[in-house]
Amino acid sequence: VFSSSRVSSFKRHLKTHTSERPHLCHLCLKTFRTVTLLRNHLNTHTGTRPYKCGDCDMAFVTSGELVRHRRYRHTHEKPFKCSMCKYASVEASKLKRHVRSHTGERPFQCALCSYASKDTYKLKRHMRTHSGEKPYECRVCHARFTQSGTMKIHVLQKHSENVPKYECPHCATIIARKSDLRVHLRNLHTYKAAEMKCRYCSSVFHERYALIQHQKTHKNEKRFKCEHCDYACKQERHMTVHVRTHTGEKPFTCLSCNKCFRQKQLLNVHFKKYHDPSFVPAVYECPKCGKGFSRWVLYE
DNA sequence: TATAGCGGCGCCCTCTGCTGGAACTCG
DNA sequence: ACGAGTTCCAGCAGAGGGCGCCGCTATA
Repeated sequence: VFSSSRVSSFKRHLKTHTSERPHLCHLCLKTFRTVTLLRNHLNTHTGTRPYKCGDCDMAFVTSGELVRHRRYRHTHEKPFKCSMCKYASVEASKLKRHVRSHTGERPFQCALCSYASKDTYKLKRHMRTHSGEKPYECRVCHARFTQSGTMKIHVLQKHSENVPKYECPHCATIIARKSDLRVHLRNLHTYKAAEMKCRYCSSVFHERYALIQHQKTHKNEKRFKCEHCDYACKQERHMTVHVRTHTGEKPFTCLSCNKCFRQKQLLNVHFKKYHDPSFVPAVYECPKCGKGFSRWVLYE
């Protein structure tokens, strides 16, 4: 519905309802309703940019572009304010796009999967996951990437001299990526309400990093002590074998002669020596008297 | 009639951050 | 040798900035 106090404006408005476009661009055959529109269009062909910015070298085809540019780059005036947060933008379309992050509206539906995006660019970018297109190539190693940002990180991490590093403020661990530092903090330095017990003593912790550091202090302890004698060792599996010397347990049986052993390794040696025809016993010969020994220990 | 001002659509870009598999380390 | 934990890495989506171009209206 158009209304105007002036007849000329009304007549001009009526023209917008006709498909009449009498002004032809002789370079691309596009037609325009008014001379001004044609001239602006011709400027895009010739590169003529009459509207020059007073604060930088940029110049534009239309005055509107110049105003917008100045708002973005120089005045930072943002007339479009979001009613739900502090966001403000130079353009109405940007506010419209921003509001979707509040409403969750996703008007751009992918034709191939359930994904829908809030703006056209994200949908276009998403479509690369279906097409497999990787438009960004690393100049150094020619690896290809779906997004420019991913390539940028790749170049920074793989081909740059001053690779940025992120140091954990709690334990001084150096991590290559900021997001991985976040994962590190989450996994190792987050307070957990549930108690985490030390594997080797009764200490309890609420932070994984503290627990791990504490457990390392047990590293050189012979923390496995035999209940029946003074024997102590660092590894549980050694204690398991030792305890058999007290219980008499011999769980490994030779299938050829039914002889039993405390350790699997002893059974293997026995089988090789007495039941394996290809077995050749090692002989340690004394270089002085020529006497032979079956084991290095005896030779010594 | 020309121009300023504004709005709208589209395109491309950067920065940011999460995710999951690969590679590696360590007990 | 093995498994669990940790870090590396590419993939991918969210959010926002900046510009190109076109159309419309108001006004000088």
